[in-house]
Amino acid sequence: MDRRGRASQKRRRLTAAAARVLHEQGIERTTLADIAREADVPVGNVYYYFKTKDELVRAALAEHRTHLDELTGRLGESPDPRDRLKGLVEAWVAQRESAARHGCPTGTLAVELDKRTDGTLDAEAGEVIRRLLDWTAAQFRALGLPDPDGLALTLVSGYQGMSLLANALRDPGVMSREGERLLRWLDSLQPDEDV
Amino acid sequence: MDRRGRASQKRRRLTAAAARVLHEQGIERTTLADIAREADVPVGNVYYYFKTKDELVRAALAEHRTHLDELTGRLGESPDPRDRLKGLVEAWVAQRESAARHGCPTGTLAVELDKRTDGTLDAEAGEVIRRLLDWTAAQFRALGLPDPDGLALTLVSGYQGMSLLANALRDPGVMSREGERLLRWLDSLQPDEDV
Amino acid sequence: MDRRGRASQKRRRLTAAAARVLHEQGIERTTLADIAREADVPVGNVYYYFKTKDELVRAALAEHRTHLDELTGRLGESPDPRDRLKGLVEAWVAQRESAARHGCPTGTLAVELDKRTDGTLDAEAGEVIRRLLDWTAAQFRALGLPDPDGLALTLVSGYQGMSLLANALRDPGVMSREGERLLRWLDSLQPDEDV
Amino acid sequence: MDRRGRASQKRRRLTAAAARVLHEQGIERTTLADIAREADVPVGNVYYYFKTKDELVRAALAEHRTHLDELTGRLGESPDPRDRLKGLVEAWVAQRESAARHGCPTGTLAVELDKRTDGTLDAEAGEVIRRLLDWTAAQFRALGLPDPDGLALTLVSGYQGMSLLANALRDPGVMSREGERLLRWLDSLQPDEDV
DNA sequence: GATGAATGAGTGTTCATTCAT
DNA sequence: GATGAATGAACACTCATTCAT
Repeated sequence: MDRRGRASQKRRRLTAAAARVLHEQGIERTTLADIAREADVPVGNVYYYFKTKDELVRAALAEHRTHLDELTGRLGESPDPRDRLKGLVEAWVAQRESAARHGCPTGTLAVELDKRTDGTLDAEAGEVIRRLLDWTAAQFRALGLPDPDGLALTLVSGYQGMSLLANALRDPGVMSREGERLLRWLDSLQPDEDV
Repeated sequence: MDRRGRASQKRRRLTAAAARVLHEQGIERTTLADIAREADVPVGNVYYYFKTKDELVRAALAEHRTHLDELTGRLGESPDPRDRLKGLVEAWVAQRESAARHGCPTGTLAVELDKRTDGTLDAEAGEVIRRLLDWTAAQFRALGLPDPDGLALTLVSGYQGMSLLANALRDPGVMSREGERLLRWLDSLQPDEDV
Repeated sequence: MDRRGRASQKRRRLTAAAARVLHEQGIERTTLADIAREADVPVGNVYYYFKTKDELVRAALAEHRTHLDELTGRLGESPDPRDRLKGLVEAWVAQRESAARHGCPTGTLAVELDKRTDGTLDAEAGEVIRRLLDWTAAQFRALGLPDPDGLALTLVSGYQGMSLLANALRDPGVMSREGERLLRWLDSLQPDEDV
Repeated sequence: MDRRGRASQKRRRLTAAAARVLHEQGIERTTLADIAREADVPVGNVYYYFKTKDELVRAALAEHRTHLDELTGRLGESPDPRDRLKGLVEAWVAQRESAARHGCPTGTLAVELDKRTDGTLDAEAGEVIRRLLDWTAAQFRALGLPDPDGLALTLVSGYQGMSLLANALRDPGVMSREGERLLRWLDSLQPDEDV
């Protein structure tokens, strides 16, 4: 592999390590050395790829956004929007162990970033969540349901709530139980009907 | 006021300041000096009342638990358990501005504490949440509804989810919209009926 | 000695050490550890007295300003303004060894600070020099000489020039030779005469 | 252009950039990347031409020495040594804006280098200044004036002093005023007369 | 020769915690 | 009990220099 390839590979390794470690340990408790070690990159070299720790956080968020896009991309192959939404919920439940241990990656990053007063970064996690809201609303709209934005809010709020509870109670079962409820709720929705 | 009184007053000031500042800035971004300043107590004196920063976090959590107990105490004056639950939701919505800016105090503390690997403290936020779950489940049980624990999980999960979204999107309207939905949901619940 | 006394003594030790070390090694080549060691103060403790390195530089400049004020104070005891100015020149020459090794403290700090683009600090060395100019001009004025400000500029410029040359050539003799010239020049000045 | 030519062109670009940037920002505040960027040369490539940062400083000093030689060369075309010296002063005054912003290139480099304890480089700025002194003394000698070395010292010291003051006070007017004085002084000098 | 990438020692700064009075 | 002061172990970040191709 040539220099270029190796370089961007390192960048990718760092991004992946950042996404993982920041999710597990949180932003403030993660040192650059942690990420560097995880990516098997010398500390001093990190700064060749990312000028500040914040840029690494940004990269981690972008990584999570990419994961989201990949997921919605796969779900989009299903012809029925309702199946897509149910697939989304099933994907959430499938990650219940991770959720119980570390919460939703984007949600917990959002919580930490919202504690900041500086600025630049503190809205970026919200962006990823909004992207999820938008995709979800589009499915509800395709189903011909009234107030698709409100329904999306309810679904994503349900996800964040169950992730946080599963995490706080350290109980992946929360994800299963609430996931089941959401699936039943999705099945119950009919056009021309209220939520 | 005697020395004892003055001393416990300082303790109370510190506890209140910790609850407030830790909610607003998060644990990791809050220094002991921040809390001491807010409580108008000299930094060096903090350690007379709290041996470590973690003890201050513990005290802040106890403060939030007390707030919760006061709230459920007030709600308990209502004879109808359904009214109590609706009163709970209304209390959440009433704090929508605070939620949009800083999230749910206990929920965000739980997120931060769960990033820890040390131990002692990381389950304590979960305790407060479990206390809320227990009280909520008791009301559902009093209503004669099936699976009161599951219903409690759904209600509290709904609260945590809408708080996190309101915070991440910086939009208190999320609290109003989802709060309305939860009220309607509470009204719709009938014994012998499924969720 | 009580706490207060010891504390301000440390502050004074740090200020004196900063003035000395910054003069000898320059700002950029001096680490906080250098100053701390010289003052016999633990590094971490420095920040109790000075929040940033720049504040230490500021303190060092204030120290040099104080030295200047003490010198002009002593010179002011002489009744004849011309004697005061000659005393100033003699004081400069008396420090020829230091000047040859490290230059004029204020002048060399000014040179370093002027390389900065940040701002706050970069004019403060100029202030000290202006203070010297003002005092010098006052003496020329008291002598009834025309253009006292211009004469002051010439005298102080002569000082800075001979200090820089003595330093660059590592030759204290430059101070003696040019000092002699300045003394003769001061003697030659008569009211109603041009320079 | 062949490889040799391209190579030395890069070397020249680097040297010129070093002279400029080191004058403007000082040695310690200038990174190799700064110089490389200014010269439009990749950072890694710098080391092909200059083994260390110190060698770049050396090259910058040599550049300034060349500038000096070019200036004295041009001035040498004038038949009258006094005119040569007056031309020198006029050249200084012509650069008053640069002097007010960044001081005399050689003088400020000398100040920075004299703060060093390592050695090799710290006398080289003095060499350039001595070269100026030598040329100046030669002109005074050609005029048949007594103590030409002393007169040279006075003239160059005047230059360094007024440059430093102009820089510290950020006032190019200092250069004009003191330049005028030096011109008058040069005009006043007569063989067999004292300074 | 040329160059993007790698490296690690060093620097200013923060902060929880302890100490002396 | 109270408190200003002390302490040292981090941490983010910089940069001259080297390396591999």
